[in-house]
Amino acid sequence: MSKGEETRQAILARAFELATVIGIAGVTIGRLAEETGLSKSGLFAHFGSKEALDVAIVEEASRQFVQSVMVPALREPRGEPRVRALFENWLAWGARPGGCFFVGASAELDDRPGPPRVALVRASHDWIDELAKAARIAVREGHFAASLDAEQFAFELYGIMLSCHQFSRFLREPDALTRTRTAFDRLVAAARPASARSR
Amino acid sequence: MSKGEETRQAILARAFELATVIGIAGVTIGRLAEETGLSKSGLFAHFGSKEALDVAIVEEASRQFVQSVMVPALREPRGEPRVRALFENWLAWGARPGGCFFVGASAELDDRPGPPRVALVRASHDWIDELAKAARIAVREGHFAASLDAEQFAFELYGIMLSCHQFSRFLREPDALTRTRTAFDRLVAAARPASARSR
DNA sequence: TGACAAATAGAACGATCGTTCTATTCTAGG
DNA sequence: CCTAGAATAGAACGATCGTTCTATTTGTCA
Repeated sequence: MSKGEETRQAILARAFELATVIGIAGVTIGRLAEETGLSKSGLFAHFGSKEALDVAIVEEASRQFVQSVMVPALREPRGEPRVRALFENWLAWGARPGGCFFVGASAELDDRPGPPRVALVRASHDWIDELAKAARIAVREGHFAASLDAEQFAFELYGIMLSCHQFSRFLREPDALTRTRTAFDRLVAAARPASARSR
Repeated sequence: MSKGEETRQAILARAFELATVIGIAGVTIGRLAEETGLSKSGLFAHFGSKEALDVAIVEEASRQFVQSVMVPALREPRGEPRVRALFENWLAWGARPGGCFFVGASAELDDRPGPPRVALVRASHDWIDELAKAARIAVREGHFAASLDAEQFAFELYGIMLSCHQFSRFLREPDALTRTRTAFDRLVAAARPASARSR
């Protein structure tokens, strides 16, 4: 990795952390330069525009998300265990300072068209598709009922995650995590075949 | 209402619309002055600081929310019909340009302490309490099971709303509304007494 | 090691931010 | 109708935004 790429990567690592906490718009060229010990223009040269920096931040976030949430889950057994791993890994991801990058960024970009939004939509879609896919596999494994609508399952699971984020980060509700796990267990239980619906 | 209050109210009405679409931070003194036909300083004098304006925007949003979502629902019969009315009124509220003010504002303020955040947390809490209260009444009316955890119900309902917002506004998923209603129906069905759990 | 390119710094730009000042216009009550 | 005070305008402030320019330093490779 050349010197330039190395610096760029270091910038993005810090930019992603910052964006998670104070939002993408809060990651200012000046502030980021200060935090990385570079000059404004020196940092700027790595990206060419604020918009390109925003896109790079989203891509860095996606990279880290895949690395720390998706990949480890794919090592779990197919079916319900993998669904549960995706869920648990997401909880851990959302427990970092600033919460889940994507939740914050979505709200920030949802009425701001342009390349950063496109990149973020793609990442969100990938995540939801992954959830639905995991549910479909669980159906195939016999863990979930054949009649399950996997997309609907992903929709509702996503809602539980959003509610978790809202209750813990914004409302600072102490039992947010308990409520979240309860909701998840209810969702999974309802997804199981009638014969296995114990709880 | 004096001239000053009249102007202030007109400013806030526009400020709230704007904040819903471009976020609270996007509602700049200059921009708001331009849109209302006032000078920057003339407008500024009504609030004294940007932070005070932010608080006023949140309060205006709360006022309108109560007026157009809560109040009409309280005219519906107690129990499940009222729960459904709260839900449907919220859907209509979230269908305005910019979506639901509170969803956007929460993400914006969740890591920015201060009076605006406090005002927003209070409003969100009121809303969630209202949902839980409606669920408790439904239990008392016999529409929902006596074993229902009303707070958990509110938590999950809130999640469905958040997911709806995300899928329709951000992901532009065409069938977001259908998924939302399906999720709601599932939630309500699970809340009913075992004897009435038809669907 | 020398040379060329890549990487970074520094200064300056116009624009816009929130805010403060003073001056002017308007409105309402005696 | 007159006047005191409320309401608004206008100009200016320092700060910071993204961006552009020209130097200067640094790394890389023949």
